[in-house]
Amino acid sequence: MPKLWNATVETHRQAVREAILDTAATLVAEHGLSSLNMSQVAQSAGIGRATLYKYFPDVDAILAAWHERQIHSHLEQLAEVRQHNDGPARQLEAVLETYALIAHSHHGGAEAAQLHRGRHVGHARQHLIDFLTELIQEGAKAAVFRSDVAPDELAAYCLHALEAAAGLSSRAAIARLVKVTLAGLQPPLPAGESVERTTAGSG
Amino acid sequence: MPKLWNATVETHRQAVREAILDTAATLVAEHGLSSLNMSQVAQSAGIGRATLYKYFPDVDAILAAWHERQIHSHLEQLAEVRQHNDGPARQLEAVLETYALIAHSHHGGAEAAQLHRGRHVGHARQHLIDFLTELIQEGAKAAVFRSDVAPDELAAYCLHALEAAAGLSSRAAIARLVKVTLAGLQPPLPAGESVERTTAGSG
DNA sequence: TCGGATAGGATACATACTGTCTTATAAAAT
DNA sequence: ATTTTATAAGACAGTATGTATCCTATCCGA
Repeated sequence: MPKLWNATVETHRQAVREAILDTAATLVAEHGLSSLNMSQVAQSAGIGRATLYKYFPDVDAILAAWHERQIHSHLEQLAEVRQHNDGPARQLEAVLETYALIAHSHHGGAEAAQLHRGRHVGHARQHLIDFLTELIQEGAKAAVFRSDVAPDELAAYCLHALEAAAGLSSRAAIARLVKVTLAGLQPPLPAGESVERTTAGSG
Repeated sequence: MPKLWNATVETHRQAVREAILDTAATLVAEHGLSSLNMSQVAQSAGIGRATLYKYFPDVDAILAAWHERQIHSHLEQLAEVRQHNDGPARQLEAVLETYALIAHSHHGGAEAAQLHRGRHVGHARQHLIDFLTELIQEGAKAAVFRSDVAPDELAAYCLHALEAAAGLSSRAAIARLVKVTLAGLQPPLPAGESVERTTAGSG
């Protein structure tokens, strides 16, 4: 797939690299994660096996690079979504919903992402956590989120909870998941103001 | 490791099977998931490679069986914990805390569990979901949990959220995670009764 | 336009894991 | 005692790995 000699050497190498990642992702989506091998990637990418070894030392490295690229792309999406909303509450809601949709749509590719968390302890995933942590901290300062739990713990909670989106089928179900997850971030009632509402009984 | 001819053939085969699973789990914990292979398992278990193939067709099957055994064991723990508590609210809290502790302690072996979710779509995991679903449904009927979201969706949410426990370090952090997760299950305030409490500000 | 540097393809090689099969031995079941 | 069953050990072909060599094609600077 990568045209020979795109222009300069550098851009060419980059193009080949990208093509390799795309190919690997496709193969994983088609034949599963465990059956991915260097020979197959090389053949599908239309390059020699030896050449492939000049780009990546092994399958793990390919998957790691692919995962890194994915996370980076998602981070950009999330950052943009954040910009388009005002206030920590709305921002977080929009960001979480977007993340849930991503988790849902990539539930095929998530297979690899899962793996990665196990292998490399996701140094890439940390960026996501950091991004959410900062957002939640803002909200905690503004008292729209709870402050009795550290922001980074809440961020990890969100990320994990929203991965349940991979197993959901409808868009509405994802919205509900986001709502429930957000409920976990609400400041707790200050003990004494317990839940006793006879005004509107629900189901 | 499995003593030759424990007594009857059946018990012997069972003992060997268990030994294989134990060996595999140990190897995964030591050398990682991807490097696990039939030859290694056979050698470490002290049985012939051909013999191993008479118990399991491939590495995946071993991991699947191991995972199944794990889940089964966890379910027993959770069921027992539930019995020792009264009322949906306390029961769920105890169950979730136990699950979080399990997720935390098995965060090494979780590597394999993760994999499995990808491979077999965890038919074993469904048992866990079912168990939680039923418990949550009880609570929803009693109006201690929200009923605007289906119990099975809430169950999936809980399971995913609590897996964040694997990345936590302290027992206290796990308790906080459980608290936050449970907060997501609370019945929503019936719109209008929004959060405005000047009584006790939380710094 | 020529030549060094770099990218690539093809191939060979030793190693390792796979899945199946065969042979021979020892214990269990009847 | 005889048959069934479980096992170890080894052979086998097929395949993936990681490395190395050889040769060609393109780019870039002189």
